[in-house]
Amino acid sequence: MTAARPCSIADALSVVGEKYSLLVLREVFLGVRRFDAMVRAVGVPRDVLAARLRHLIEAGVLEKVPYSERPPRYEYRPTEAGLELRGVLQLLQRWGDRHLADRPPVVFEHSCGEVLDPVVTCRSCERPVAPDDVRVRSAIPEWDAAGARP
Amino acid sequence: MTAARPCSIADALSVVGEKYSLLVLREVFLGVRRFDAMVRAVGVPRDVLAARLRHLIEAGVLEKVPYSERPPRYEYRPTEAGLELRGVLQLLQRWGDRHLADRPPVVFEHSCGEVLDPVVTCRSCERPVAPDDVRVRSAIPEWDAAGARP
DNA sequence: CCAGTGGGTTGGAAAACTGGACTCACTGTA
DNA sequence: TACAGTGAGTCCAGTTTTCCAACCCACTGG
Repeated sequence: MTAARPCSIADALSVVGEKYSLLVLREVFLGVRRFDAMVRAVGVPRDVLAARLRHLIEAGVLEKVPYSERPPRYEYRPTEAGLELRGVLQLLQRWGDRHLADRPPVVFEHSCGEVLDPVVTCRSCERPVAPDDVRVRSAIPEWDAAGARP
Repeated sequence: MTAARPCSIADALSVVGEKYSLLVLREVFLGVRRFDAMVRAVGVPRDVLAARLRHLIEAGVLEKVPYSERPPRYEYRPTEAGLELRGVLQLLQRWGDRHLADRPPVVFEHSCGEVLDPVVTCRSCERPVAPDDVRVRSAIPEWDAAGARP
């Protein structure tokens, strides 16, 4: 990779962008927190899962909590930072449901009692953010849209 | 992959979960829509970019639009479906800014005039969706949280 | 004692990624 | 006319990752 645009999206993806990482997180949010159960639910090779869990723990997204001393057994729980990724999964799911699925989606219910239909809104004005409702304010000058490199 | 949980998140990731795909989308949203500019901004190998663009077009996320006849030149634009992925990137960026970045983030401005701080809300009640504000309503029975497989 | 479970590690083949060189079709400059 | 440059790729050899099955260890329950 030769000097790409510096960007927190890229940084975030270096944590959760590897294959299976977000699916592991999905399982954690669904309550599946043990190694073997994850292997089955995600369909991930065991060695890859072990690597992903290590990486996610190291990045502070999950934590490994013992639930049995003898034999030593652990479960994987989301940290505060991990929980904040839930919105990403909710949006991905909505997108998949709308544009790809040909199958009854898994439906989530919000605490308000209705089926959850997640929308991104602006914290300030509390209105939905439409796709073209945003402008770049403080970009790094050399990395403007022209794609020119310093 | 041996029979994983059926899920639109996984489906969505099979479209945008490959390495670089979301970064290509980031560029498209920033207005970088041509091959060479993407190579520079994303830092992706040229053949990989070519493959990703093909895949994203095929999946209906981008479209290839000619902007010059002679010589033939194309640019890549988001479709309606593609635009709907913008929220995912906004949340990933927010997450990266909060948890990883040690660098001044690229700031976006919402059309309301304030700096964009994206929050996921429930379309019905219009209130923010907290990490544990949701319950599964209609899961596929065999794929409950226990992770047992049929 | 024996099968089963949870949580891994190991090894080799297959697939994906990497960086660079190369092509082709033009354009703009001298 | 020649020549450098650009845009959009393709091709290739070498390196990493992934994949998958098999194996290991510690323990439990019958």
